[in-house]
Amino acid sequence: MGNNLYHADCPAIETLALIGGRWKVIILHVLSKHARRFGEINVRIPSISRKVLTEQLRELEADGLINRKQYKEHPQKVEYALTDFGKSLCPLLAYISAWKKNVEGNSSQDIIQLPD
Amino acid sequence: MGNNLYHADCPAIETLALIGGRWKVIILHVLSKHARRFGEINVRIPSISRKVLTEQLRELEADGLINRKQYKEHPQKVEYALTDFGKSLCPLLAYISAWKKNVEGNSSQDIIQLPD
DNA sequence: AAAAGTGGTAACCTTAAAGTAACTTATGGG
DNA sequence: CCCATAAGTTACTTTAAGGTTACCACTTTT
Repeated sequence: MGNNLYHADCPAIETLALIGGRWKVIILHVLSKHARRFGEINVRIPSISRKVLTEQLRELEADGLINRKQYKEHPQKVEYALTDFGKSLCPLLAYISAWKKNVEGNSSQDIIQLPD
Repeated sequence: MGNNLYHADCPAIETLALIGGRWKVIILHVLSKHARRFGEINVRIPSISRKVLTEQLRELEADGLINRKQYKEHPQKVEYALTDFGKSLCPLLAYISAWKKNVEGNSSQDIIQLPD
């Protein structure tokens, strides 16, 4: 189980390891607009459980895509925001979306236009 | 379990469903150079079992990314090739790779250059 | 003092993907 | 007629991701 040599140096696969999680793209999408509190994220993605949301956030944090700020306040307040590294993913996600939309619109195999 | 409303219309996630499989990016990468026989693919990706390779190829075929041509020959010969639809993914994969490489090279958050 | 809001954690369960190993089918060559 | 080769398939097990439910810690409001 340790000999995925092919995996080790394939940048595309390393990238997918960062964003391939079941909910990560959605979470990144939510955070791309504003920094958000835990509960705000959860409201926007109701079908994710708090446990899994926590896990995904921890992984995104460990991978340096988001950071977590804890405020000492009345009821607890924790805010998640994209790091610069995380922001650098946004055009990539846009590109991935754009490909799918292109494919749906045209019959196939057309040239993909990058969104701006 | 059926109410992933958020999933349903997120193009990025739909795209990841096509290429997010454990081995799909690697397989597409192998096929991007030549059409390849089953055994040739397996030699290039030794750590994938024949069972899983078959499954992944069937899924890629069902999604219209590759096609399978069976030749009536001496020992069996089956060849897999990218469809035009599959080829339209190549720039996307290149972009994904390029992002990772950019990130490794520079300290972070730089503008990503599309490969040509 | 009790309740309520926020952001969790712990213990446990389910399921889907992946892996292993042995068997199968079709074909041509010797 | 038997064997080798290519391309699988079948049956079974393992693993990892995700899900459910219940509980905890801290603070403020009533």
